[in-house]
Amino acid sequence: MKYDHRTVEPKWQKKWEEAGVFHAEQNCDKEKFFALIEFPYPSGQGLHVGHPRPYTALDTVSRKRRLQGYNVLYPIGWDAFGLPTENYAIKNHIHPEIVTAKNISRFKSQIQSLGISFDWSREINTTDPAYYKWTQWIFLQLFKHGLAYKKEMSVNWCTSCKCVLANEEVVNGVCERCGSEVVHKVKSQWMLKITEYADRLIDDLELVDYPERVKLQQKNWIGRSYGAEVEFDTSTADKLTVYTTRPDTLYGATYMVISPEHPCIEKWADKLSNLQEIRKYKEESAKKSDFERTEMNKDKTGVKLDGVYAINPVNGKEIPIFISDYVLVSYGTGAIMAVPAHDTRDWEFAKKFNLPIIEVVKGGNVEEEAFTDCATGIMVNSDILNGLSVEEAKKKMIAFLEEKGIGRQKVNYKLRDWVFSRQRYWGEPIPIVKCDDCGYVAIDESELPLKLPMVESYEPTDNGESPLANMSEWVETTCPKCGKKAYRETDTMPQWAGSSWYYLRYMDPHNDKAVASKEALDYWKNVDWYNGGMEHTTLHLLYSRFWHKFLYDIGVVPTKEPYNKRTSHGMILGENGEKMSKSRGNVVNPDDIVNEYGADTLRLYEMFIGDFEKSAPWSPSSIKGCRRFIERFWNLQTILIDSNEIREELEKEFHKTIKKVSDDIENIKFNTAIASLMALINSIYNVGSITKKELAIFSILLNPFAPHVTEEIWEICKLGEGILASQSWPKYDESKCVEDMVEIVVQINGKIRAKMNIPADCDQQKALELAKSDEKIHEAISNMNIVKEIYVKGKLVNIVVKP
RNA sequence: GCGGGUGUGGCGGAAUUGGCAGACGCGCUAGAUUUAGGUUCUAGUGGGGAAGACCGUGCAGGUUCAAGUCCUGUCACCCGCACCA
Repeated sequence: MKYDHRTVEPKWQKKWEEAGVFHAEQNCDKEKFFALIEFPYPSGQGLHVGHPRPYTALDTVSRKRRLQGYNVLYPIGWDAFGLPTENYAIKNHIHPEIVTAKNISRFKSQIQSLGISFDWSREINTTDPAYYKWTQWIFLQLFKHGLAYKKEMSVNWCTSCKCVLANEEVVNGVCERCGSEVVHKVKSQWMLKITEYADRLIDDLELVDYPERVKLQQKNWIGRSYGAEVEFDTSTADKLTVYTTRPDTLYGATYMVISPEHPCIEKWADKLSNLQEIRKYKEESAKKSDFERTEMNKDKTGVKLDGVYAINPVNGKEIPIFISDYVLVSYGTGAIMAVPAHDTRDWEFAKKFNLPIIEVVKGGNVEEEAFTDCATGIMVNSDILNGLSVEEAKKKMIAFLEEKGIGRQKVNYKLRDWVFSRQRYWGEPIPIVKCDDCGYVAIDESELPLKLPMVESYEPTDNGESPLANMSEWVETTCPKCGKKAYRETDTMPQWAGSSWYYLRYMDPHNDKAVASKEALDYWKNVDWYNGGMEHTTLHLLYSRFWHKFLYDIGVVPTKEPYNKRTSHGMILGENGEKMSKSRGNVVNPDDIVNEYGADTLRLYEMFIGDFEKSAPWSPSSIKGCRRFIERFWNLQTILIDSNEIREELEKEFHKTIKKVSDDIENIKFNTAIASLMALINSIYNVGSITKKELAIFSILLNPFAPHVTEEIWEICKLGEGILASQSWPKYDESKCVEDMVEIVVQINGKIRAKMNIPADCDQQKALELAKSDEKIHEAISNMNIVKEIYVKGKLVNIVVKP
């Protein structure tokens, strides 16, 4: 009676689908549970065994929650716009729409073979005009509220993709996707004002249950800092404004540095005696990529501006001004006051250019290195600040500057606005037209979706325009405002657009009047549990929090945050411990595993492989253990006895296992939940038989991990009315989870000398008495002085003795 | 450089608040069944040792009756950020 997964698994997948058992109810009195996985990008390669790990994890949670009576929404869809599809389309001269459809159908059949309880009736696809109508609609709302704007700016340009990249998409100076060189290019780009939400994106992290490392990474990425802006008079008519987090050190500012791109340089051109040298430096730093700049960050370079100087506002001293590429034009004001005694970078620069170093915070040796500690230092050489702590001095200096009208408190962020346009075909068209008279004008909402036109060629153009630019009959239109001839925006949206709100669409996926109905939004509210990769922390996760907050502000959604709880899975690595990839040749295809061992085995193994949040290498031999376990479960039917009770010898272990599995699933400890089920089955085989009642409970507990085999056992052993998926999760009795008798250890001076069985609630006196009656213990303590006696209930007795 | 994380058998990994280190699984050894292999079952399996006390959680100290867990120092690896003033 061998278990044949090849017939059992498809049988149940069909039954579930036909009965619609995993369809979320739309209006319902039950408590809701919305579980979400990051919807996949349907690539041409198909799935590898890494994909099912998060799907299975939340499937396990979802199946358990359904058995516990929740109305569960566990949906899936396709994040299908994007470059790989477009590149494939270009190479093979197939329309990306066709490529996408083909990839989706492959992904879908692969995922369906795993028996994940997705609600397929809510499947969405970001490239479907009925879907991207609402992506465009949200963009229009952003535009109407002044949060989408066009700006001429220096952008990251991928030389191979011929496309603009967001800062987040540039990794080590190269394109995150293709690895090619990224250079700066000045282009007019659509931008989204995510910076307007910087404070709330930090502060509202208080409201959500995310791993600490995710919160921290987002906070660091947004990079909020508190400081002051200070105006410095110069020998010219202009003032130089700097941003500093250390206004307390103003007396130690011995020079200033402005970035090579700072506008003052050209403005002061006629005053600069070494203009040639300065311009040469400017050119050189412009040529450097970001990567080169940071590569050389050890060695400071710069040029003094001869002919101009600045004046330190607190002591009236004349100080020199330099340009150097260690000052970034894009942060703060593009200019700094340099305090070499208390800033490492300024210190290095001052040493190299022989500039004075004035100690204003006592506590270090500023001749040896910059003293940057804010917590312990005391102010010196600072006139009005002398004797104060750094924190006191900061406050006093800001008050002083504000009083004099030459400075003010200021908060700064590392976060930049989001570069939103791409010069590509396979993305949502931006629903804006440009009119010579009216400027950028939103198209009327009734014209949404603005569909992508069919084009002959999707090749990006060398001049940096989108392929859509060549489609004159599509581009040429009339201005919605004045009716004159106007031109459509030819850039498209980035891949992050469709995924910034997709979870909302699942609540009401077929609605053509709104993102989702008000009733659906009020019922489902937001995602209860969202699992996804750490790599999306500062991209997708941050972007979608931003959109959600905007939608909240304009009254579309009723919650401040999109995701209540976030967890992150570790990667499944190749057998060799390296990341799975085609080029490394270590990819394992789930189809092969499903075919050989079955979906239940694959699911079980992926959950058993180790700590869910850590990566783990794939092991072809370990997976056999999971198949063995499935078979041991299957063979329980051969020792089944017709009784409807839990027998005493197994009762405690059953209750403990129910508790363990229930808790572990909620705490993403799937591996130990499975281990406890394995331990229980070992006990059952030791007893030699199993009752119907026991098998029913075991089947339900195992069902979230191995749904097919448990349904089959439920049916053939006639364990209850209806299918297993419609049963109830078992409850445990806390009082039955504790043993009456426990084995405790007896230690002498912390070393184990004996073990004994005593009642669990035994008191100290009795326990010590029992311990001392042990022959070995008695011997060990005779002729010794007892110094101390320790008894830990249920654990141990320790007797400390001295000769 | 800064921030976060991880180091436990041959391997993947367990270990509530400090309280029997190594659960569970893989692998391995022996035996049984099968009289080819595989499957299945039973027993064993951190190290050393005949046995014992003994030694063992990256390394070195410390606190404690008791440390994988707490403290100090140190090394290695992984991830993120990277001149953010």
